[in-house]
Amino acid sequence: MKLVKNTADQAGAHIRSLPVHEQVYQDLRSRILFGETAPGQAVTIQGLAEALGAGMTPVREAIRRLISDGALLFQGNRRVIVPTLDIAALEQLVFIRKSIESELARRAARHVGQDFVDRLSEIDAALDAAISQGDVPGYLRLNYQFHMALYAQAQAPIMAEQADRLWLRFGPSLRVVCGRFGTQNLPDRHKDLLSALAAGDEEGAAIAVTQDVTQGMEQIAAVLEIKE
Amino acid sequence: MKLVKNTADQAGAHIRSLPVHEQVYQDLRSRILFGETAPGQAVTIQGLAEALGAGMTPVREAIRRLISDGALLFQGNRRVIVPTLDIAALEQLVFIRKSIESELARRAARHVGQDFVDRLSEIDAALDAAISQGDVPGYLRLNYQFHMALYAQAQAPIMAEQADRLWLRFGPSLRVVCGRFGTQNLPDRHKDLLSALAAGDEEGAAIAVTQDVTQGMEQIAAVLEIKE
DNA sequence: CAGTGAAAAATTTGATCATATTCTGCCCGC
DNA sequence: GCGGGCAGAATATGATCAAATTTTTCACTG
Repeated sequence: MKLVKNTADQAGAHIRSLPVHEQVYQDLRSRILFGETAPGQAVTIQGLAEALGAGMTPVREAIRRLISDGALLFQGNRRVIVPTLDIAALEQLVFIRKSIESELARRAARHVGQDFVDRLSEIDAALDAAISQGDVPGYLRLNYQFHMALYAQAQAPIMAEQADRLWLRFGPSLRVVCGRFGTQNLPDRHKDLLSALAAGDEEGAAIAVTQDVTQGMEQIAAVLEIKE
Repeated sequence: MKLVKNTADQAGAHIRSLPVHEQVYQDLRSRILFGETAPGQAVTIQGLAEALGAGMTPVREAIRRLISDGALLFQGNRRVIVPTLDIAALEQLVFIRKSIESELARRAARHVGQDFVDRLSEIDAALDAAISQGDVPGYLRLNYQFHMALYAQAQAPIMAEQADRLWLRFGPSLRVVCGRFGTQNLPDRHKDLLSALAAGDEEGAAIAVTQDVTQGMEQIAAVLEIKE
């Protein structure tokens, strides 16, 4: 007898069962985003299909999407790896992030409400807790969540998607940063940002985000310098 | 019947036999880029596989990449269409293009040589010829080629790729613009750009590109206003 | 005799397809 | 208008073929 496809099998929740290729994509995506993959690591279709218990076609699709996102790199021959960041790449990422994310902050400040500031503060509090507990995965996820929540508020989906995609490029290097510095020395400009938002200060928000981006990228740059 | 399999191209060997999924991707990409697809048009896997004489898997992969590029839109159900631009989307594209492409121009100006200015002038001359002959496809291709050549010169592959991707989003609207205005009223700032580049004037190049972008996008905006 | 290097076999992995299954939207009878 | 098929399209699998890498073999030189 055939098993019914395990759709929405989680405890009665009516969660729309996502297509396999989408699940694989999300899975890989978050692994890359939160530093669970090492730069330079090879990615094989059949290996992933085996590991995830999926067929080759959905895995292949997920990989193609990630390549298009810049999260994976298709080498001339037909090998796929997690790309290694170099200084030149990082410098470009810094420029683009500053341009887009500062504008997103500006626009978010234009649409803030008290409920939004509260929600963001909540995430930031959880983030601080994760830092003080040395919870690296928690820190990474919450930091990402903080920024994405901000960008969603900007009412500019194309710009937000663009910014989102950039995070995939430095994700794999974050593990290295945290391995090097730990969580204690991870300063951010979230407090500045929150007060600017609460005051509806567009430029203040833009400056806070720019500084936050600069700080984060400088830490990655520091690690890159060491390795070369 | 259909000859898809180029098993071993004996005689030639010049032609690099690209994978089918890559061919399909390039094909679809240029159709979208040069306005050969109408906004809102549906894209079906089986339809394309039939039309191109390819299997479903490569077509599927190409479509996923294009979706990730923002060139196609995956609607919640499993329909894929060519997205329709609205004013809000266009406004975001303008901002991002201005930020990134002006910086690319700045960096290109930093690396110019006489040979590069000559090559760009050549493309621009061909472009003018296409305009005066009313050759719309030629105009679109040469204009794209002009900008991509400039961005390649900037030695900033990530930023260039980012800019490249954005073109896919307004490509489908270009046909409408040309249908509306013809080729005669397609002014550009390429001459300004060329003199700035020849003089090594970074800011001049940045300004020229910014104005070029503004002009092009305003024409699209004008068409969008009419349709709404 | 040991070590080097290249050629060939073996293995791993990617690319493609044909086919089976599942889902969506639509149409028809009630 | 509404619910149950029905057609068609998307999703997913495994088989098969091709390409690239790795390993093995083996002849040749120092």
